[in-house]
Amino acid sequence: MATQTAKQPDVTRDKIVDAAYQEIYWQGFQAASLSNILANTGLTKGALYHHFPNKNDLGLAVIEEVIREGFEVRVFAPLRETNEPVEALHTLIQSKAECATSETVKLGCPLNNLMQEMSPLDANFKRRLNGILKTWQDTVAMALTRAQKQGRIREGVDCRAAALFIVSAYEGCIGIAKNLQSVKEYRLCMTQLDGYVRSLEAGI
Amino acid sequence: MATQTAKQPDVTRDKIVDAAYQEIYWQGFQAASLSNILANTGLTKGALYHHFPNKNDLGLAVIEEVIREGFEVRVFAPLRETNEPVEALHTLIQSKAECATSETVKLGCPLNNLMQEMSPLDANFKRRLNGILKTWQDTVAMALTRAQKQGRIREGVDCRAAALFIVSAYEGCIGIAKNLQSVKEYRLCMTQLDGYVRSLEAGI
DNA sequence: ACAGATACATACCGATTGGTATGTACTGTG
DNA sequence: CACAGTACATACCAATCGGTATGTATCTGT
Repeated sequence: MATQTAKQPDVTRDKIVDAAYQEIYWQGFQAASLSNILANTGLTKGALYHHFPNKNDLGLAVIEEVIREGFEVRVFAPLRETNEPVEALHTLIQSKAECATSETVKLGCPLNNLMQEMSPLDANFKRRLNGILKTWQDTVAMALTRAQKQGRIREGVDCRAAALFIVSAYEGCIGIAKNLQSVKEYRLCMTQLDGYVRSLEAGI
Repeated sequence: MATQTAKQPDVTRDKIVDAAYQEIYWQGFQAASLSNILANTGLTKGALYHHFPNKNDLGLAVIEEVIREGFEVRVFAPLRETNEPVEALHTLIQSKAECATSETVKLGCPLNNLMQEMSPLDANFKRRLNGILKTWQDTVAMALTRAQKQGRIREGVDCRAAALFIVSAYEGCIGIAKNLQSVKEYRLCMTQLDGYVRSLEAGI
């Protein structure tokens, strides 16, 4: 029987990872306090250092199990599985703009936050974050290429370069909106990005 | 006469601000160590806390006296003073791409770095950084508006929205390049931004 | 030349950090 | 049911942080 005090190590581990994600999202990785994370879980350092050798590895686990997983479900899969890639791209941009809350705009993109903070400082962080970014860029590039073969994207468009710019501009939009802390400006900026994608399309 | 040990308080202050800028540029504000800053100047805490009441005010001085000043000279002034705003915009984007070094790409944009880190955490930082960002956006918007009156930018273009997107995309480009740590990808991305600006122009 | 203010240097402080050593309760297995 | 390994809790550590109190040159106005 599973009592309140029954030990469920994987559940405990997930609780730590989730709490760490929140703390890192709000404070950044370096400023993230292990004490705060543990306080929010009701656990102690014994639990933390049983599941993770150090703070860095906890951060890497957050990247793989929360951030990468989130992108996989909400961004990569929709773009890969559709057979109307142009519409999927527009839908993704527009839904991101519409679903934006004050918290989204205040805290920005968890991936971009960690990249900006940690990529120059730690090679392991850089490698993992780079992997997600590359996957993102590749996914958008392949969506554009498929659309190009359908005749929906103009012949002259360099799909990889366009994908790089779309990802960059997206992160730029949310980054600027994070400073302005304005949902309105964020949506205005994303509308411009949507317009850029439309400018790549053929025969309008 | 000015001996080696002559006291030049404004020189000392500038040395502290410059060293603080470097430390903050490399480590971020929160991770920036006052001990490191002082070690790089040869001064001690007595000097620091004589010129600044606390670490926050030192950071604000860096923003005003180094970052804002840098933007003023290298970005705002050229855009304001020219009477060929479209060319000035292209020149600015292209020169940024060409002049990029491995350090530029590794550490990114000092303004964006501080915005991403500090805007959600501290209202004073947010206000100052916001001021620079607004000035930037306004300057680009006015350049576009002037070009529009010259007939160089299409009638339908919303110059303020386009300016917001240009600034956002620029920060996005350098932010992504910072993660990729690749001058090549940075230039490719900036070329796309240059193409976006060209897409706003009339009668091609 | 003297006095007060300015410009620093030195030494120290409490708080917080990531990390460790040790102790204990629970759990799956033979 | 006993035993061993797992899953934590508790208590503690050195290092570093931003900040302060105090002491001492140097400069400046008179």
